[in-house]
Amino acid sequence: MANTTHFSTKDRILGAAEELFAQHGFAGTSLRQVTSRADVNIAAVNYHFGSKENLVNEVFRRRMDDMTALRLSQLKTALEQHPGELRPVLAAFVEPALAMSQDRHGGGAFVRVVARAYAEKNDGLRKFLSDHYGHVLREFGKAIATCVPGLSKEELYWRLDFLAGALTYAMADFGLIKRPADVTEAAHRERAARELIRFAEAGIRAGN
Amino acid sequence: MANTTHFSTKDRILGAAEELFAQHGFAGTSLRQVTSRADVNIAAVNYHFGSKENLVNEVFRRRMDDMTALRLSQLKTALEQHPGELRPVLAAFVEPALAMSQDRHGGGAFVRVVARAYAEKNDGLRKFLSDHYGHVLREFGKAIATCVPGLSKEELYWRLDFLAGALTYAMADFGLIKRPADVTEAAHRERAARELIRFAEAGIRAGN
DNA sequence: GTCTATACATTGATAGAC
DNA sequence: GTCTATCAATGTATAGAC
Repeated sequence: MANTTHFSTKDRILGAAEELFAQHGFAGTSLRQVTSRADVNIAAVNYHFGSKENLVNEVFRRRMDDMTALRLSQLKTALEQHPGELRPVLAAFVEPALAMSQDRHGGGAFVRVVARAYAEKNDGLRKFLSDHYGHVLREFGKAIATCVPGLSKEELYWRLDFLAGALTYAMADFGLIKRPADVTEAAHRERAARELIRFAEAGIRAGN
Repeated sequence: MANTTHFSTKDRILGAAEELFAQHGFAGTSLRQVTSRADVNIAAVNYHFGSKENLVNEVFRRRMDDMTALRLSQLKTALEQHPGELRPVLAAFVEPALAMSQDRHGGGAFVRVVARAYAEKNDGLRKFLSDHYGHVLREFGKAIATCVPGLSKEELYWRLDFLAGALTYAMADFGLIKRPADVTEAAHRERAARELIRFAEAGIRAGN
């Protein structure tokens, strides 16, 4: 079954929007580009989503819920099976972002869309994200705090922020590291996750 | 001398563009917004800069050259006065970004513009940055390598990437850390720099 | 050399036929 | 639920007055 057919108009719009948002940003993507790629009429987007801003939010919700669920369940497992260990907690934060980016119909674009979301901090999107997914960060904050008792609450949040920034950049390929031609995209991202977890573990534990 | 007068049309456009780009991104900022804020005619931007894309590049060049010079000179000092020490090298990378964000006519917006630049990776801007400022990263890479001999070239570049990502986020206030009302913007950024340097030092030294 | 007026394309969104 | 036609607003770029 090819992936170009048997998708509803709504899903085709979401998919096309996701890819274009990842590539050109939100403001930089026109609804006409979206509907053209999705092979639907220009009016369909307003019929199904009401407005461009709402389409942006829906593009998020569709995958963000999955990623959040993945993170929280992996965190739960980590806390149960490796209590007091920092690395599994960090892995629970980083690896789901990696998983999202693997193959399954277009999730790869999504991690880049997330990075956009951070950058386009103006409109209601950031509030939308903070309102709906802020609790995830707090969960991880608590988990990390128990693994690294000496850390003040302030320091903890700074470091979580650094981790989130580094993760976003690495996953979005915003950085300077260019994937060598002989390394697959999947292997490259896997490497990124591994390196980042080590880097962040040391950073979060940093004393002095 | 107020800062609204005695500036050329060209400089007023650059200043207005910088602030608006920081706030709304490149695609999200219209030339009409720019010229309106700069209090010049809509056509002036095309007269002075030729196109919007070129205006974007010029907004960069104006401050990026300063920041690059600052970084390289501070790096030189660090290598001379504290040879073999990692932290002064990292400070030379991080602190100039902080310095740019202090007061002096609107540089604060610039660090946010830099973050935008990373995110808007599509057009010629990334190539422009890589072509003109890529050597800075290589300089720092070399300096770090001498401080942390065990590091492979690949690991080094991954970690530099993480540092750049975290720096960009922290300086652009993209993260979750919200500045408390009783802390000045300057103090907040200073704290960010200090925390990041410690975090990155540990991360870059990470073994295992 | 500098700016004003304006042309022209494209945007997001809506109305109404089918 | 989907389309065509079209709107007002806003985008970029140019021609020509000063």
